[in-house]
Amino acid sequence: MPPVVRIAPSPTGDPHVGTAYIALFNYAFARRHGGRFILRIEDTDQERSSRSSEDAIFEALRWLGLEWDEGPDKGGPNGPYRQSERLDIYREHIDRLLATGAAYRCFCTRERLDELRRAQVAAKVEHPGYDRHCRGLDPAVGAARAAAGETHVVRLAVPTEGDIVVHDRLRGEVRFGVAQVDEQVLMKSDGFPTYHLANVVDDRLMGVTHVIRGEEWLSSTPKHVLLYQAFGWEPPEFYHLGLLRNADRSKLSKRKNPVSVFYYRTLGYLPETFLNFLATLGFSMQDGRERFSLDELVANFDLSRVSVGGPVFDPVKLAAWNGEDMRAMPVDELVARIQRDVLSTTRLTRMVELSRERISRLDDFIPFASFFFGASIDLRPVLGEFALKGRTRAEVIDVLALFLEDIEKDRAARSFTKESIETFSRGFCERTGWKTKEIFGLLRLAVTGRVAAPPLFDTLAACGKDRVRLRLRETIDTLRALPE
RNA sequence: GGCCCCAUAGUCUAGCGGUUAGGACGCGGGGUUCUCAUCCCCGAAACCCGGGUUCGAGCCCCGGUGGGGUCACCA
Repeated sequence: MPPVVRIAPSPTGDPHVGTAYIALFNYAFARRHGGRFILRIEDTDQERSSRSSEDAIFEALRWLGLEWDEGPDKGGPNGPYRQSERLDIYREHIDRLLATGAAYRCFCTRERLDELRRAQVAAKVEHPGYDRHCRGLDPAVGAARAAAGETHVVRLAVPTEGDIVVHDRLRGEVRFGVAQVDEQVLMKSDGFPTYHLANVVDDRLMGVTHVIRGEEWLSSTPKHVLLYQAFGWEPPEFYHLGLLRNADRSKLSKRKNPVSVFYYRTLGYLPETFLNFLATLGFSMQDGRERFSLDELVANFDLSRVSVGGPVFDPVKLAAWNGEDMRAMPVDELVARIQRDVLSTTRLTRMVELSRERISRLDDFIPFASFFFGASIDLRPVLGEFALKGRTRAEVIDVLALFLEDIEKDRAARSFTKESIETFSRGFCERTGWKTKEIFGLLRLAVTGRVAAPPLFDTLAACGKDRVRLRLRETIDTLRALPE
């Protein structure tokens, strides 16, 4: 029977390199064995999910050439592929669990749970978690209270003794004592399922045979195993891959590395090289060759040759390979790629509009517009400009760091249009009490490396979110590294 | 901190009881070149520690150490 695999990202923020990494292995496995690769959107967090970041996931995966067989945008026999559109299905399954006692209603208030957690943390209990307060509740009473409209959640009833064994095909038997498995919420008070429930139900209903995902999920897999048991289902095969790491070996994070797939596209990495690089982080070819195409990967893919240690994502090696591949390309094709990705008419038009008033010869355009391109810029000529009257260097560093952090959280600013950046930036100045002149000046310096440039917000938008973010981060690092 | 996972050069990896421990990025040196880059050649650089098992352990077992993940009405 051909395998069925899936990638199940949640549409929050930018499309993550880690998602691409996991998608790649799922894709390769499905293609290698003539199976199906499903894209399912896990948007059960109403707070954080957005349609724009869902679109970004599609775009990122397609840029890499990891096309799926079934998904929200193209349908398929197992739809809908958006969890927010499958609420009835989860409701039905929750009822089944409720009926058999595998789950129970919980009416505890947020306050009680907060208090409970606080007490547990203070007492340093071994296994903090829900105290099963509502577990003893008569199901009939629970049902009546729910019917009367009382807010509640539904929790998983975990056995009180024994071990839960997870069979991981990459790691062997992994055993969890029942005491470490929390009585997780399966259905939230807003009627949405949590990841655990939705994930198990969907994988089953969609016929998923192999769950290939990140190691971060390993410790919640016993809950999933319990759910499969409760439904009387055979669990799929589990493969937990090591997580991509920063240079300091912590989990890859945007504080320390560009993690948006779009960053790599913006800066002109070749998608095929990027994919090749990701593949070698967790997989090695039988014959030892490490430069290969997606098709070659598919032809040789073997899950048993996937490594489980969390690899450090080394941008230097990626860049070296990218250069190699650019040199190996026929020059016509290189030119075509540059015209398409770097100097498209759309982008060129925008940059020319922003530059024309400031240049007097056609040929001036290229040197003038240099800050629209590339990654780092040379800050040395303007380093002195970062010294603001009445502000210490530490204050300048902190305010830039705060700006970077806050703009990330701002929902509207995520679109990174001229307007949204301006609105955010003005609000930022009001909140922090910094003058717009100060903040706008710092941003201009950090991103363009100049004291004079086209209108700031147009410029930031034209440079793009990922480039701006990178330059702000590098400015902060540069200022920090400066001698007293 | 509890639980779980992981452990070959700085980094990514090969190895699957007997190898001069292989490759790649990076680094050093040399050659080609007006410069730089490319390209080619050469080199330095690793089996975390301690116990076992075995005629023999990077490979198997146990312990330690180190790193990571996870402990939400987020995924």
